[in-house]
Amino acid sequence: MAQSKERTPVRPKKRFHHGDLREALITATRELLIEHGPDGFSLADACRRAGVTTAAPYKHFRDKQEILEEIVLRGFAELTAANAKAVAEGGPGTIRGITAMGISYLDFAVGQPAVFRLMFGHKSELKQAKQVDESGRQCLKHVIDEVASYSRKHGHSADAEAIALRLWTFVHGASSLELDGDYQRVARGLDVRKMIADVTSKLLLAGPDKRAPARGGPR
Amino acid sequence: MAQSKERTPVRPKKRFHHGDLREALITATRELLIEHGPDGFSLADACRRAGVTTAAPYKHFRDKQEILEEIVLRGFAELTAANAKAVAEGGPGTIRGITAMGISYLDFAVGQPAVFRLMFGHKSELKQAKQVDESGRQCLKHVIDEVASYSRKHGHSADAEAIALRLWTFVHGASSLELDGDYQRVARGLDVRKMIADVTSKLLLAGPDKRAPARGGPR
DNA sequence: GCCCAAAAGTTAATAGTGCTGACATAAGTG
DNA sequence: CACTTATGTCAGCACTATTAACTTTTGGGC
Repeated sequence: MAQSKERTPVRPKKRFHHGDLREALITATRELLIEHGPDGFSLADACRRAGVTTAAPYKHFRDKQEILEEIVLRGFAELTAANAKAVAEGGPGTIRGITAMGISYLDFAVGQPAVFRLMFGHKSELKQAKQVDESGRQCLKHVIDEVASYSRKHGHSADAEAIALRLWTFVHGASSLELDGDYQRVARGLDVRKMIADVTSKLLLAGPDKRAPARGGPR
Repeated sequence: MAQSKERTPVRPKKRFHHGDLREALITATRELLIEHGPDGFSLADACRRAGVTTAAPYKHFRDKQEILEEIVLRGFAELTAANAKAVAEGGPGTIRGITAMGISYLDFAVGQPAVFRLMFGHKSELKQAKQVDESGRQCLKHVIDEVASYSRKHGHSADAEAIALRLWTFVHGASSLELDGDYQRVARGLDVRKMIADVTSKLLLAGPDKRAPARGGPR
């Protein structure tokens, strides 16, 4: 949109009309999420950080949840972009590229644990469920496309979607366990990135089920 | 109708010394977690349900967190027991048994989402970290033992712990995504149990790394 | 410029939360 | 019985989310 920031100094001083409170609140909330986790966060804190009273946010958001949803949406966009970049650098349609994408997923989760948890957490109170769903779908689509690309290149007519779902599942599990510190308390020396690389290869190379016992439900 | 003046209904009546408030609070909290998720729960609600004032819990727990930790501990015990039962029924040291264990894990997660999230969620504010750690370790130990048993039986000297970690990771990922409804928004018809069974076989049969591919160091 | 409506803040108030300290009462023991 | 201890209540504090009513900026039309 149009930007209208002409005479703004370095930081908006006491201007009584904070210029862009919406953005300020979002970034403040994000910072607090990083600092105190998804629970230790309070809207009032974000207000203080942005230099406004606790009633101010309600001119920009319906309620607290709506701020979080905005952050979730941006999180999905960011994750999708990071994945795309990783696969582009690692080599599209290659094991390396797909592995890089998985590790990018992990890095995002570890880098922004609170946002990651919000993105995949409690969706019971969503008001923009549709947008969030679409973001998530978009995010997974890249994985599927890459796997399909790889499969096509290597001849075996694997069900790309099924394999992509397995990869996603594994990488998501690894990210969750790593970010929650669960590996550290049961397997201290684990190299998660290597594990992701190994299993990605294995799941891709294994291809479709060689010994699939009577696949019941056709999609 | 012939209940004399002591018309005690289901609950021990107003005895001013609630007999076993500790347990009552734990079960009330658990119910609320199931009903409203890990966030929509409030200690005051649990008090109301147990029929006491909001100050009463502090005679039994240091703070809110301590109740939740108790629930986490019991959750781990329950999960471990369920896994043990599943593997015993499915056949110890067999693919079937190990698969059954994974599905049992999933069932627990789906059956008690809020408890599951607490168990593997934010551990930043733990006061009994040691006990919780030990519970988690115990829980994973069974998986490792089973995999080791399977490996021994089938001759290949695989690193049981590494394989067990992979299985755990995958099953945990599947459980998380299923319980958070993430599969439903990107892969509606997915049969998660079948996927777990397939991948469990694959990861077990593949054995140790035959080749260490593409570890080119993703930095 | 002036006027006015809308946008974007503020103050003040409500209801609900976790938690604490001071008190009250039940239960168990000498 | 008296006395101690466990286990409740009550009143109150600090904090949150949210709303209602008011005030200040802002920007557009005259």
